[in-house]
Parts: sequence; C-alpha cells; structure tokens
Amino acid sequence: MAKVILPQESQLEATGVSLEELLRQQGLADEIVGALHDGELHDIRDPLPATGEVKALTITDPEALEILRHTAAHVLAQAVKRLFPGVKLAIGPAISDGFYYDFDFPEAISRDDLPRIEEEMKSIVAQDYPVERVYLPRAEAEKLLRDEGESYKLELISDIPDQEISFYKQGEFMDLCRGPHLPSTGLVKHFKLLDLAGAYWRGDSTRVMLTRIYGTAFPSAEALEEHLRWREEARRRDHRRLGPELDLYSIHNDSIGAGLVLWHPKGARVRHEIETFWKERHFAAGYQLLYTPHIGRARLWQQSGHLDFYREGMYAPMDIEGQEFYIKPMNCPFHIAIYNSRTRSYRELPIRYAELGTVYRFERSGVLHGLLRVRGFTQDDAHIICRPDQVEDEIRVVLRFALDILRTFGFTQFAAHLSTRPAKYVGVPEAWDLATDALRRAIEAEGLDYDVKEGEGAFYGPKIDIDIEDSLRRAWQLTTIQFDFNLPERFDMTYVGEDGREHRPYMIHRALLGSLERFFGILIEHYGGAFPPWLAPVQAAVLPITEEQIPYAEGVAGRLRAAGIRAEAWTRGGKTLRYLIREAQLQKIPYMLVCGAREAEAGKAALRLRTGEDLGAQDLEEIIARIRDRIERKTPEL
RNA sequence: GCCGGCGUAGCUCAGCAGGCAGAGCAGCGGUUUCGUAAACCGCAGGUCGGAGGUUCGACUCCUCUCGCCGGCUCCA
Repeated sequence: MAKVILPQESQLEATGVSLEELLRQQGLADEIVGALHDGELHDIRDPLPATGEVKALTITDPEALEILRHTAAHVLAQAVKRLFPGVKLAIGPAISDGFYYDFDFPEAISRDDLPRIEEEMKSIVAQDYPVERVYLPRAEAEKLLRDEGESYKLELISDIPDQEISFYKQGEFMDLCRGPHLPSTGLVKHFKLLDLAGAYWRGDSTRVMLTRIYGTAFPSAEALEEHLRWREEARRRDHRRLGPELDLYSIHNDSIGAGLVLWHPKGARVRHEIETFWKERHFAAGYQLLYTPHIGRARLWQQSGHLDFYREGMYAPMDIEGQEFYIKPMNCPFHIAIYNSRTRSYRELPIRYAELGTVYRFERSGVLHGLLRVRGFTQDDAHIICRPDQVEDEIRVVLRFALDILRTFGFTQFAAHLSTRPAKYVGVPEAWDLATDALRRAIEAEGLDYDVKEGEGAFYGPKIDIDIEDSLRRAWQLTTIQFDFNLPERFDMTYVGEDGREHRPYMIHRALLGSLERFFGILIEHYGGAFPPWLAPVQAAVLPITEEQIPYAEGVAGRLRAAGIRAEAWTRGGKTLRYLIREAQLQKIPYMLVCGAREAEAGKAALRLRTGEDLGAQDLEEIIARIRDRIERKTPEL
C-alpha cells in the first residue's frame, strides 16, 4: 500500500490505481496536478507505487511548477503548430525560471511573432483541453512521427529503450513526451513568452540551428508579475548599463578590441579597494605575493602541456629574435618556476604563492559579455604547494578563507560542488582519494550545502567550486579550489623530506573571486551600483547651496579627505541644491553633505544619506567618525 | 562561429510613401544664488555604423561588411 499525503495533511492509502483514479473516487481530482515520490515527480495518471509515501501536489506547490511549465511548453508547441504549418518540433522542457520549446520553422520568425503565438496559446488555455497520456507500441509511434514529418522526434525515440512509447495528447496536438503533465490545458493560466533565440539541435554546433522560444509560467498572476518585475530589476542592474552610467569602465570593440576592459578612474578606485583588501587578507593568511610576466617562451607552454591541451584558448605566438613567445593564459607555470628556482625543504612547506595575474584567453566573439566574459582578465590566483600530511588542513583553511572574504562583499548564500575523478585522469588513485576526501571534509566542516559531480573533475585533479547567490538570488560561480596532479609531474617539482629524499609535493590552484573583471561585474549587479561605503568610488559629495559656500564646501571636502574619506566638493556654479542632490543620487554616492549659510556659520554640514534620509546639521567630527566607522567595518550600512 | 533582432548627436530616442536630419539630457556661453531627486535663455553638436548597388534623388529599398543585444556552443 502506498500512503498518499493530500493537502491539508489528510491521508489516503491505496494500491494498484493511479492517483487520478483514486482522487476521482474521492471527488478531489481537479485540485491535484502531480505527485512527488522519493523526490521525483510523477504523473497523476501513473499507477501509484506499491509502497512508500506519495505527496499529492496542487498547482500552487513549488514542486508542481515544473509540471505547469512543461505543460505550458506543450501549449506553446500546439499554438506554433497551428500558426505555422510545416514546423517541426524538437524538445521543450521546463527550466529553472520558465520553459522553452525548440522548433524548426519552415521560414524564419521574429520576436514580433510572439504576441500572436501568445494569443493562440491563450485560446488553447481557454479551450481547456484535457491532457491525456497515451502509450503507443514502438512501431506505431515511429510510424506516427514519420507520417507527421517529425524527424527530430523520430531521432529522440531511437534513444528511448522502452517498447511502449509515452505520448501526451491535448486537443488535436500530440507530442512524444515522458511527462508529467497537468490534467488539462486550462490550468496554464498565467504565462508569458519572453524571448526568441537560436539553439543547436542537441546542443551540437555541427548540427542544425533551431529556433528556441522562451517563456515562463506561474500558478498565479501575482507570481508571474513578480517574476516579470524581477526580470526588469535585473535589467536595470545590468552592469553593462550601470558601468558606463556610473563611469566605471568601458569596452571599445572597434578601436581597442572585444573583451578588453578599460577601467575608468571610478572603477579603478573600486578595484584598488578590492585589491588592497585582498592583499592584506592574503598576507595575514600566510600567502606570499608574486608578480610574473605576461609572456613566456613556447617551450614553457610546451612543458606545461598548455600547447597540447589548451592551444585553442591561447593567442597566436609572437616571434622575438627567432624565439616563439606566447601571451599567458594562466599563471601556474611561472609560480612553479619560482618554486623550482631552488631546492625546497619539507620545512618550508606549505608555500602559498598568490598573484593578481593578468591573463589573456581566446573566447569566441559570440560569448563575450560585458565584464562577465572577457578576453583579458586578472585572476586572483594562488598556488598552494604542500606535503601530503598538510593537505587536509590547507584545504579547510583555504575554504574558510574564501567564504570569509566573500562574506565581506555581502554574499551570504553559498552552494558547493565537488567534482570527482573522471574516466581519463593523471596521477594515482590514492592521491585522488586523499584529495577528494580532504575537499569533502572541508565542505562539511563549513556546513555548506553541496552536491557531488561524479567524474566531472578535470583530468588533472578533483575540485570544489563555490556558487554564491547575489541580492537578486542569482547564482554565480566564483571560487574554485582544484588539485593538480599534472603540473608537479611535468615540471618535476620536488621537496627534500625529513628522510633526505626527494618527494613530490601536492599542488592546489585556487581563485576566490575568479577574475577581478568578472567579480566587479557581479558586484555592480549585486549592489545595483550602490556600493557600500568602503568600496564606493566617491564616498561623500559636499554640496554648497549657493556660490557663497563654495570655499566652505571645499574646506569640508578637504577635512574629509584628510581623514581618509573620498570626498568631492561639487562647486560648479549655478546649480540648485535639488539638482546637485539628484546628481549625487544618480551617482549613488553614499553621503551628501549639504552646506548652506547656516552650516557654514556653525562649522557643520547637513548629512543626507543615499537612502534619502536627512540627518540634519552635524559637526564634521561626528560625520567623519560615522563614515570612518562604516568604512573600517566594511559594512553596507550608511 | 551559428540563429534571430538591432545600429540616427556623448547618452536616451523620434523620423522616412525614397525628396534640405529632429527632441530631451549631457557639453559650451549667459542669466539666476536657490535648503534635500532636474532653475531659465541661447549656442554648438551628425559622412543616419562602414562599403557597394538600385534611383533624377537613399537615413529610408537591396547586397556585403563591422559592431551590439538575446541565446546556442566551447571552457586543458
């Protein structure tokens, strides 16, 4: 007997029937749209499992969202088939915030076609077709698809082992599909088509390019509205919009080159603060700072294996006095060369080399994206070289270090991914096991949620990747901690042990922020351009009310600067206070010091915060103390 | 690289059936001296992304090209 948990906690016991059947007997069928058993979604038309607990889902259950969206994708496909005879269907799954369907249209469609597709979808929803599940014997299924000209579906079916093939049918529309689906199309009430894009059939760039239509669906109008507002907010915070608006950085594809970033004074100031903080923390944690060149001879990259395995990511060589040089795509070989520059004793280990190292990698033009995907970037790189007995501690310490630094930037939600040994690997399994265990224990010691990606480690070692969640709840992969069993071998890295013999050290690559460019882009979006005081390029704007107060305002700004606060007196003549405040707001400057005749008289300034809060006239000492405090604590509070 | 869309002043955008290229903001000059998100007047600013074609005439139509955006793909 399976136990069925219904909404409102009531329970049923049943066996040998489908959930749909069971509920119909109880007169509840309309509310339930899916079933959850062992963390897996099931169709209400499926027979209930023999034992265990089944949670019956209503359309408002978060777990049911996937079913809703999958059915929405079918409604989309049905609408498209009605409007574009001759279209072929590929695949149409639910995704994390909506759904899509890939089509092969007889002729190109454009975004302008989305509204009428949406209209047709609405009519399909209004028709409220029951969604039926149909199983066809393989031969019959193939014939059906062949007759319909559904060549993509035919290809999919050949990968399905089952003899009875599952289809779903709603009205005149029938689609090869494993399900589950809603009971009827009328339940897809709140949806919207969002985008149109190209997508290769089966993600394979050698195959045909299909047209993908993206949409989203929610159980309520409010949830849909909220999602659309969220998209709008994300658009508003786009670092590619805010970056130039706040005069932080620019990219000039035509004159300078795609994926190459110019850091303007304000962006450079933020970067400087990040780097200073980063260096201080690294010194405190026992790292040694390095600087290494931007190019190196071909033989170096030959020895490292980059030319064999990573050539397509590297720029073409340059000829210097008959020798080939390559611009560096990674810093590791240089760090190793420093390690290898003399004999190392076991007493010296662990050695922690850190570098803000600028590297250049070829990325195809289509993937470049603002600061998030560039061709030249500065990694916050480090290599930890240690003995086997130090691995466990080093990993634990580096992970804690990483989280600590990320928290300072206002990130509090983390998820870890542990990637283990792939089929093709270098090194010995014992070393892999030791390393993988150390990684796992470190994650567990920090109490992080994590998943294990079996076999997804690089061929040279297992790794941890950390995703952070930003203020819009978007995940970004930042930190990576990777073992390397390859380079120590290739460069014959050794240390002399207690036993007087040479041993091979363990080497760990790690980047905490990833790259400064990408991290900056993420920070801009995370804060919506409103940096906390310690990072804000301009921390205080001193605003004179009339030209009379210009000298006083300059004096105030000078006092603040002397106290280590980035302050500017805004002394352009003829601007009203309202104007200056609006300017400062748009620049997202945390503190505005209003200086009128009254303040000048009293040697004070009226403090206004970026939040709009007016704190009234205060002594300069008081204001300076407040701002200094926020900067020192690196808090987002004003 | 591929599919779709888009390129008009520094920025945001309007314009066109093919007939002298427009507005707001920013900039510059002046007036105003102002109390918490845009004072007022004026001036200047464009090879309409680039090249070729159709046409008496192209910002407008066609072809190519460069760039951007949304995705796909790749990421030892």
